Amino acid sequence: MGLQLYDTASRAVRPLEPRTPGEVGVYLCGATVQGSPHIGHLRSAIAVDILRRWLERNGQRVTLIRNVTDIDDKILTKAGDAGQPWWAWANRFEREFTAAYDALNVQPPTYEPRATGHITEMVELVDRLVERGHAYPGEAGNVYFDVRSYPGYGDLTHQRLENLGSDDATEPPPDKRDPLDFALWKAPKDGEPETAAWPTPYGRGRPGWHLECSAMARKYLGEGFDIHAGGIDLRFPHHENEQAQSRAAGWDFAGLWFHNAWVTVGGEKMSKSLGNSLVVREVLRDADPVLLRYALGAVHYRSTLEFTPGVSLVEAGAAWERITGFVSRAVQADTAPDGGAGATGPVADLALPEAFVTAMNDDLNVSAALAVVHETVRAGNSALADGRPATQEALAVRAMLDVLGLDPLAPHWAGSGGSGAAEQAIDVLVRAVLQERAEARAAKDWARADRLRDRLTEAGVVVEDGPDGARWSLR
RNA sequence: GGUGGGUUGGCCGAGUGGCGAGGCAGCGGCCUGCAAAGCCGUAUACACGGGUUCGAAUCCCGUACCCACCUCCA
Repeated sequence: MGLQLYDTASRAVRPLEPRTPGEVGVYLCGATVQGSPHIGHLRSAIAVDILRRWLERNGQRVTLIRNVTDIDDKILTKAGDAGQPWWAWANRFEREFTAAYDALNVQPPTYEPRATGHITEMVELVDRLVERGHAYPGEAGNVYFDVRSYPGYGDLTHQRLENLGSDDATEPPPDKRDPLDFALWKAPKDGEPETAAWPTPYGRGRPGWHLECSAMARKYLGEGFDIHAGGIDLRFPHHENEQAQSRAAGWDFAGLWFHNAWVTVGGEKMSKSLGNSLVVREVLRDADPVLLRYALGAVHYRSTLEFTPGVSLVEAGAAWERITGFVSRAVQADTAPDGGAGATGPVADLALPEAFVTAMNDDLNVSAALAVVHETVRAGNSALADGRPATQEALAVRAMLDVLGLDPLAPHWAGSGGSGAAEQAIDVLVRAVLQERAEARAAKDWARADRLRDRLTEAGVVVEDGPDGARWSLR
């Protein structure tokens, strides 16, 4: 396929050439489940979801591994502060992440390994690094990666050792040979629970932050794989360290590094310390999940996405209404003929507009791809305005949106659109009012007609008059 | 200090040498009993200063400002 992606390591857009033709292995750094997911986490998930859908749409078999880091310093600290077992804390937020992914129609990964389920693999990797002279035990329980033993350290982020860690005021641990060395394995600190330590040849302890990704990527994707994805803030030190570990162990690692930019609020990166985090659960309290997906997915993944509460979702809503309004009108316009599924038919195998394909192949240029969607919507609306069917346009629009996880008629989103018993009941009642209004209009009793429409508007029902009578929809 | 990204019209946001992506908001028109939706048309732009070029938002040099990573971070 003709997909080109930007690669952080080579700082260039390169054609994706899977190691095994037709199969793409993707490793995505998932959540450290220390707290509730915010919309930045979801942006990353959506960017990779779109990548995955586009690969699959082009006939690639994708193995997507998205890890869960369920043991780390912060989990232990926060759980301790809350007086809860660390594993209960981690699991609670893992479930929140899963719920958020599901709500936004992020397809589940092929497998979702947890760090704590791969202690054996991690210890094996530590052994291997010690044997090869790239790691050394410190005080009982600590094992460090020897940065100076691996000449490729800094390759991913193009940093030189002498420039790293210059203004770090904190004292490095006394058992480190070099301040830049990082922990592969950590001895328990005072007060840490027994359950958070595992026996190893180096003493009891728990994994350092980077180790799990190297171990799990190798286990599930092999000694080399196609794409490693994650937020751009993970480049250093996390990804640099992962790569150093794996390569120093004698394995290959990621062929291409896919990093998404972050979400900003008020021009600054969302973070807990700034107090500007937008927690998914709260955003969805009064927003349709599809609009959040649209807002987070409509911007190129490498561009900073400025999210303005009260604006971003409203703008997404306007665009979404334009699109869904067209699709539903097109569906209504083609219900009569020859029994086929028409505009509601399956879209997974339909040919996509060339401009859309070109845009997606160009490093997933979603903004340009959406321009094609909107142009197609306009063409379809013009057809409908001329009394012609717009079935082809509607199918094309749905097929394109499907790639973005946004087909309005997909089962995931269609649920909110009118098949439930409640919607049926509302439909009957609204139609009754519309019937009265039609009679009033026929009698040119405009005051009465407008009164009926106003009542529906107050109830959140939008009325649109057309040549075949009035349609209604919920605002 | 080291490394990287950015500055496009009222707003969001593509575009990396030559017909002003797209959306939202605005204005004019069509349609409508009036609306809504839709359609047609339309204005406003490339941080600043130089340079290269027949031609630059796009390339080069410089300047300013913003953001991020180098400590946990999607």
